[in-house]
Amino acid sequence: MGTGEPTTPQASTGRVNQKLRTRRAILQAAVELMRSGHEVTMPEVAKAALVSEATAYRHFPDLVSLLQEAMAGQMPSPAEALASVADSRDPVERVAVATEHLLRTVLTYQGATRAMIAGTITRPESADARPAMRFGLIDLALAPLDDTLAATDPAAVRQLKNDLAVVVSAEALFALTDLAHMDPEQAIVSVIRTASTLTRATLDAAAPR
Amino acid sequence: MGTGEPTTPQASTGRVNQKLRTRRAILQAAVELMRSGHEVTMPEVAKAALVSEATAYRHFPDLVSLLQEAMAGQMPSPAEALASVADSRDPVERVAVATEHLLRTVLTYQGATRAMIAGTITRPESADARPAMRFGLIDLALAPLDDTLAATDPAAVRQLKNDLAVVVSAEALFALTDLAHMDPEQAIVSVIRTASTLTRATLDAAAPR
DNA sequence: TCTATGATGCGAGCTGAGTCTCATTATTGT
DNA sequence: ACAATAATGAGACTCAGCTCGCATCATAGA
Repeated sequence: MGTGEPTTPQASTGRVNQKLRTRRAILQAAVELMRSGHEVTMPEVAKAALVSEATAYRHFPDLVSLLQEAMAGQMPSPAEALASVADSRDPVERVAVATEHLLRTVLTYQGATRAMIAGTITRPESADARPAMRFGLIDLALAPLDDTLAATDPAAVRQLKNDLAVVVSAEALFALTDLAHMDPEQAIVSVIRTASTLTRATLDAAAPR
Repeated sequence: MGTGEPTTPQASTGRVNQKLRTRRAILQAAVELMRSGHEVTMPEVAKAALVSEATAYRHFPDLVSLLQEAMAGQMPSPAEALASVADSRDPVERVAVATEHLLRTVLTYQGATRAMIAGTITRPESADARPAMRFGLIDLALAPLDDTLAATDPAAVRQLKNDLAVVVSAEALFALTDLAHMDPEQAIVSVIRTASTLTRATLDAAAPR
């Protein structure tokens, strides 16, 4: 760089296309491995993408980032996930749908999700590359509260979001399946109940019958 | 073996003392590393215990088992943990104390706890070597319900235990600190609230006012 | 005291996460 | 077409989790 802008209308520096192609190949390989149930490791992804491991690391700082981006690409937006309750203004119903959606996604990409948790739990710093899902869903599910409860008792809504951040999670699902030995379907039902209970409790506290 | 019982009153085979000594040395080294905040790895523990890494693995099948046993040895029993509310029959209060106790312990042994989670999350099979804490505390905290709610609505109590299994956990704490960027004290307060809300909601559902 | 055997130590090896360096390519502007 | 340079590939290296085999040493029991 330095002498002047490139003639091409494209992005600034150098070899953008090649870079993009490689990046996509890696992501796609990761996605395919994830969906096929395989456990996703850098060596495997690199091999599948016909790329050297070093190159994979050049595009993604670590496995977690790769997995995160790969999953993000597969996931519907919170809005799409909550499409079925787009018209509902009942937080309990919306939270239930959001929870089920999150948990089923986790179940589908269980291997990758476990790898992500394992990776981020030992390095809290790198955990920033991850939150999206949970919080996006929770916020949208609780959107109806914005001009109601949130106006009268913002602290209650904040606490509810914290409650749900704990419950609407892969960790919750795995706690029940791995530690309590529940089968996945039971576990999903249970977590949905928990999330509903919390949401309803908050509403009831605000408007006791 | 086979010709007859050994003359000594001690346990059956071979070199029991030496084995015990070594085992203890390893455990103690692990405990000290844990408490000093260091991250606990097999090489480190072995070095500190003046034992070869191979020997450490001879006594403990894997790092997780070692950590689990080391922590278990340091932890007060559920009864001791709930001593301050031994006389209370209020589930909400008892759950709150149990939750705080669990979370503070997790915070104290944060490094080891994170390592345990990372290790068990990728191998659900080996997760059995771990549950004790959470479930023991929850059961004891909810003991007052045994001859009340549990008699009239056992399903409600079962669900509550599932609710709490998700919330009264290291994972819950780390979700708030790592993902929601709360500081540990805030996070503890929040999780206690969540656990209280769930417990109270269950009680209220049983005896609506 | 002597010995059979169990407990250890040592070191090689394998896998995956990551990092680094250096030699090759491939791309792109001229 | 060609040169400048960015992107790759190859391979070495560190670290931790784990497994194995083999040599050694200590201990219990006769």
